[in-house]
Order: sequence, then structure tokens, then C-alpha cells
Amino acid sequence: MAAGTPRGRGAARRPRLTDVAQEAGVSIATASRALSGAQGVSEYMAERVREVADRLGYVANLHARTLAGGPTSVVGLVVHEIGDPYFAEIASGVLGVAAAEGLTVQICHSGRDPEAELTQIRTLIANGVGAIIVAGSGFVDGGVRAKVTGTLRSYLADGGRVAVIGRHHLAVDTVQPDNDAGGYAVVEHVVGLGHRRIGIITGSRSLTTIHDRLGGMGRALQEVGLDLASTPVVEGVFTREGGKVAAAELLEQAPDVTAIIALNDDMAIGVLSVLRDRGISVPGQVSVTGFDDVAVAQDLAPGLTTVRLPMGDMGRQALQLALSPQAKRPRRRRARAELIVRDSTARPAGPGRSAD
Amino acid sequence: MAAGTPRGRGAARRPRLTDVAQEAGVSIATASRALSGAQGVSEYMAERVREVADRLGYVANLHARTLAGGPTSVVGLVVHEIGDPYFAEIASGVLGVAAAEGLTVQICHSGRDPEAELTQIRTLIANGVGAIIVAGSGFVDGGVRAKVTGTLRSYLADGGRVAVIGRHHLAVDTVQPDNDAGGYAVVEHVVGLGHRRIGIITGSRSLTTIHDRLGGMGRALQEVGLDLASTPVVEGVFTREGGKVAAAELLEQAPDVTAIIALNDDMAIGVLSVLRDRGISVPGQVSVTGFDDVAVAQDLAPGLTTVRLPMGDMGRQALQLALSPQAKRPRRRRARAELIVRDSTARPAGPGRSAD
DNA sequence: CTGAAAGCGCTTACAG
DNA sequence: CTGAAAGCGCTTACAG
Repeated sequence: MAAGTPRGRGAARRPRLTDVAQEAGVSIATASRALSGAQGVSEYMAERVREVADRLGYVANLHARTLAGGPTSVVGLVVHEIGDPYFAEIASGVLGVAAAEGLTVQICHSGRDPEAELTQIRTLIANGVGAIIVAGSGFVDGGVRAKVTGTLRSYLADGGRVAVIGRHHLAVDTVQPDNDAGGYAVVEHVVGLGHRRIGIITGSRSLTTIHDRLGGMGRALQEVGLDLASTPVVEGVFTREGGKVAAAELLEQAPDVTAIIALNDDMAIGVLSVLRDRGISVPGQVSVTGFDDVAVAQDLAPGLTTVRLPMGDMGRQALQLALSPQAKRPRRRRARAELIVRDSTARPAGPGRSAD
Repeated sequence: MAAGTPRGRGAARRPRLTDVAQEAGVSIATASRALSGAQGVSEYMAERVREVADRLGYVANLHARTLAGGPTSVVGLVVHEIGDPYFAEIASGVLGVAAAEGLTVQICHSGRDPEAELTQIRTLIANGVGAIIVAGSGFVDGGVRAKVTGTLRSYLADGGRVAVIGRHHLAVDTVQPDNDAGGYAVVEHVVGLGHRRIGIITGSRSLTTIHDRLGGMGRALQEVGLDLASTPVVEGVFTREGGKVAAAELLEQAPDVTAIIALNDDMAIGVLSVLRDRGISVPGQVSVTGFDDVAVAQDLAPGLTTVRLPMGDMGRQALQLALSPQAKRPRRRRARAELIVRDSTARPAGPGRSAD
């Protein structure tokens, strides 16, 4: 952006602290103290300064303030993709508490790309944000992880605050959705209904979120004598479109499945769409489940059985963690996963009682 | 946020320009020029500096740079509510081009509250963002509007750049979705199907967006001898929940409607939900339409007939406008509204052929 | 082409 | 309680 400061001719410039001080008849030192609520200013002076500042519409220049070592008032938020309702709802929670605290938030996309995530984090740090919230799953492996860890560690050492949502192999405050338990619960529900020929549709397994959800699912499968290894699992992009592609592939590989478990709602919506196109009834012929419980899940028809994660809350909690003083040891807040049973799951059509 | 700069003991601090200059054996002036790509540095020196900077992992301190009058690299984005898919998709477009341009974006919620919007805009300005994008409808009336205009005008005079999405009574670059045409098209479709007993569900009429959509709808109604005045219109909150409440009220007021036109998809989803709960079939007994075409509209059952607005594109365009040098006169990019007919609309059940 | 120096607008020890 | 002054880390005229 051009910043050659092409001031309009005669435009009223923003008042500076000097203007306030002068108008109030004090030094900028007392003016600064009065405005920041610091101690050591007479109430009388403080009041006078505040009044003038108000009248002039004075707002401190953030850059000057931060550079001078004042408190920082912007936090960074890294999401995979803000257009994705999961992240949009988390962001909403973060923005909500930020506004209440008089903070401002900088959002970046990582696009689910570890390299990009690293770049974005570095940019936020360069921008001098006081805290960084990394939403969205970390990556299970990869050399980038070490770099992210290193970058964040030195940021922390520099006085920065970090909170992550999801598991991150980082010794920082984290809001941890109970993905494993959620995975367990959804499979338990599906097998409890009597399904045995189950197909799974998942996003990239290099995401810790996926890894954990699958973990819980594997345990639940084993309890009824099944396991992940012998279950058809199709990996795709973690989006509605990815869900469509994966569903088509799954139906190819295992045309006899009676239940399809998608690892997020977006993919589940894609699955529903494919089944509808093919005239396969849900839950009559095939049951479908999602994960996250994004707002629309309840409005689909059939309503989507899914695992609810309190996204807005997770965002709020993450920012609150990041805002509170750093504890001796990283804190962990668990976000409970709750199975929400709606209309997209039912008992499988019995062999002799098939509606066909 | 505490910012007392409690550095870790011995933590490696971020390298500053001085470090780079010293290491490269030049003054900070040449180091600065080399890094910014300014003229007047020998290629040899420039290369050497860049190499050192790279090795040291140097990233300029944004606050110092901006304070010193360097280019600004953050833009502000004001939305009503980021959890709302309409805004999430716009934000996604903005973030996309921002990332490509090496820019960072600060997002604020206005919560559909004019006062809050003003506050947020002022905060962004105080934060020294180089451009501000105001997404979401302006307000038709109100004293706040004048303040917003004044604030933005002086920001512009100060060299700031502004672009708005939607009509705003502001002489600034704008991306203008064709709300009027969209409103016209959707009513034309519905009356073309034969509906005459139509109900309308809308968000706050103080939003210009609503005003424009209703305008187009009114014109289309008149062409078949109807008009807005004699059409039941229920105003509610511009959300799914608001749609539910409004639908219940509409059904009370005018139980005989054969079509319900909602002024955005969120409200339409709420309407569908209420109709489903009451066992009223769509489109068998009542046709329903939305507006915006958020991603899920196509995945509802029945698929929602709606007016598509290219949200991601609108975000992209807005940022591009804000980034390009200010033109003599405000520019305007139109975003075309396109009627998308799906399964939620059909001919009304004929009198004698009612399924009842 | 290169450097010494002023200045961006604040905050915060350090003296009174 | 109050103020003069240094300093945060850069950029950019202004001299060489």
C-alpha cells in the first residue's frame, strides 16, 4: 500500500498526545499517565486531561504506543480457512471477547498448508501482536512442525502469549476438543444401531484432529470385533466438495456399506448430496454422520447426526487463556464432544426386511 | 495485554535492522534501502544485505516501520458477524488476496450495531491500517451515519483508502451487489410460478441492503397488480433464528400464503425448519426462497431457490479497489445477482387439486 | 552510492 | 505529583 502520507490539503490531522497535553496545560508525560490510568497523577489533572482528550477525539497511535513499550492491543488468529463454518464460528468467539476487551484481531489463512501457516505466524510476530491463537489442527509430522515450534518458542520467550485450539505438540496453553471421545461416541452410536458394514470418509490424516478422531473410532470398532484396518477409509479434502469425491470413491470400493461416517460436517454434507443424487435414501438405506455440528447441521434434511464441538466457546476460551498471565505450566481446557443424534442415522435395513 | 516486555532470560531477541546493518558492514540507512528495494544502493551491497537479513531471519518491526512513515501492510475489515456465512465468504475472499499481496487483515465485528461499527472503524484507524473495507450493509438513516461518514472522510484525507461492499451513502469505492435486480428476479420467479399470496420475511429495514432488495421486489409485485403495502411483511433478526420467529409470526398473520420469500438464506433456513416442524411440505404446500446463495443453500433438502451473490469475489474486488491508487472519482464495481432455481419453489397447489 | 541525523508518537525510568 | 529526556526501531530528506 502506498503510504507516502499524501495528506489532504488542510485536512484535520489526528490529534496527537502533544496536542492533548498542550491543550490541558500539562506535559506529555502526565498526559500519557492520565490516559493510561497509571498511578501518580492527581485525580484533578487526570480528569482534566481525559476531558480534553475526549473533546479532541484523541486516540493513541497504536504503532507509537507499542514501539514505546506500551501494552499491545492486537492478537493474531490463524485459521485454516475462514470460509469454513468451523473456523468462522471459532473466529466469532474470538472476535467477541476481543471486542469486549478492547482488543483487535488479525486473522490469517493457513490454507491447511504447513508452510503457509509458518509464514503467517511469522508475519503476525513481525506485526507485534501480543498474543497468537492458532486454531485448527496441527500437523502430525513434517519438518515444518519443528520450525513452527521454534518460532513460537522464541516468541514466547520474547513475552508473547500463545494458545492453540487442538493438539499441537507444543507446550503452550491449549483448548483441546475431545476428538477421541467424539470419534468413539459416533462409532458407538452407529454400531449400536446395528451397522457392521461401515465406511469412513476423512480429511488428511496428517492433521492431529483426524488422527485423534480416528483413534477413538478405532477403539469403538474393536469393541464389536471390527477395526480400522479392515474398514474402508477414503481420504479426501476436508470440504464439502472433498466429501462428494470421497463418497463416490467409497461407494465404488464398498457398495454395500450401510453407514458412512464423515470426519466433519462439511464432508458429510457432500456425502448426503451424492447419496441424494443417486437416489439412495438416508437413513433408509444408508446412515450418515458428521462431526463438529456446524450451525447448518440441524437444518439439513435429514437433520445430521453429528458430534458437537462448542466452536464459539473454544474460540472464547483460547483468547481468554492467551490473555491471562502465563502460568508456570501450560494449561489445558478440554472442550467436550457431544453426540447429537438427529435423523440421518437409523438401524440398517434388515436382510429380509429390506425396503427394496 | 501485559506488555511489560518480560523477556525470557537470555532469549534470542528478534534481530533488528541494526543487527543486519552491522553484520553486513553498512549503515542502517543502506540496509533499510536495500531491504525495501529503494533506489540508490549498489546491487552488490543490496544483495549482501539481503543475504544477511535472510540468514538472521530478519523481519522488520511493523510498528517502527509504520511510525517512521514506511508503507503500511495491514488492512481492516468490518463485518456484521463473522460467524454468518455471508460475511465469512466475503472475508475469505479478502484474506485470499491479502495473503497474495503480503498484507495482513484486521477483522472487527459490528454486530449490526451502527454505534459499534463506528467504534470499530475508529479503532482500525487508530491502529493505522492502510485501508478499510466495510462489508455489510450501511444503515439507511440515523445520526451515526453522519459520524461514520465524517470519520471515514478524514481518514481518506489523511491518505487512508476505503472500499465498501453494499450501498453506503459514502463517496468511496464500492462493490455494489445488485440487490434491487435480485429482489426483482426472485419475485418475478415466484409470481411467474403463479403465486399471489406471498409473504415476505426480512431483516431490519434500516439496512440499505434490505431496502434495495425490497425495492426490486416491489416493482416486480406491481407488474402483476400486487404491491408491498398489501403484502404481509414480517421483520426480524437477519439470522436463522430470526427466520424461525418471523416465519411463525407470518404464518399467524397470513396462514394462507403459498410462498414465503426470505431476504437472506439464513432466514430462509429458519423458515424451512419451521415449515418442516409443522408438517407443511416445501414446495408442495408452500414455496420458499432465500437470498445470497451461501454454500449450504444447495445442500438443503429441498435445495433452496435463491439469488446468488458472488461473496468471495466481492471481497476480492473490494480489497483490490482499496489497494489500487485512489481514483479521481469513487469507482463502483457491480456484483451481479443471479437467480438460482432449485427445489424449494414450485407452482402453487391449484384450488381444486389441493392435496389436503 | 553511502552515512549521520532527525523524526515518527508514544512510554517510562530518572530527577525534582 | 510533575516534567525533561531518553529510547523504542524504523525511514527518509539532507549532505557528502
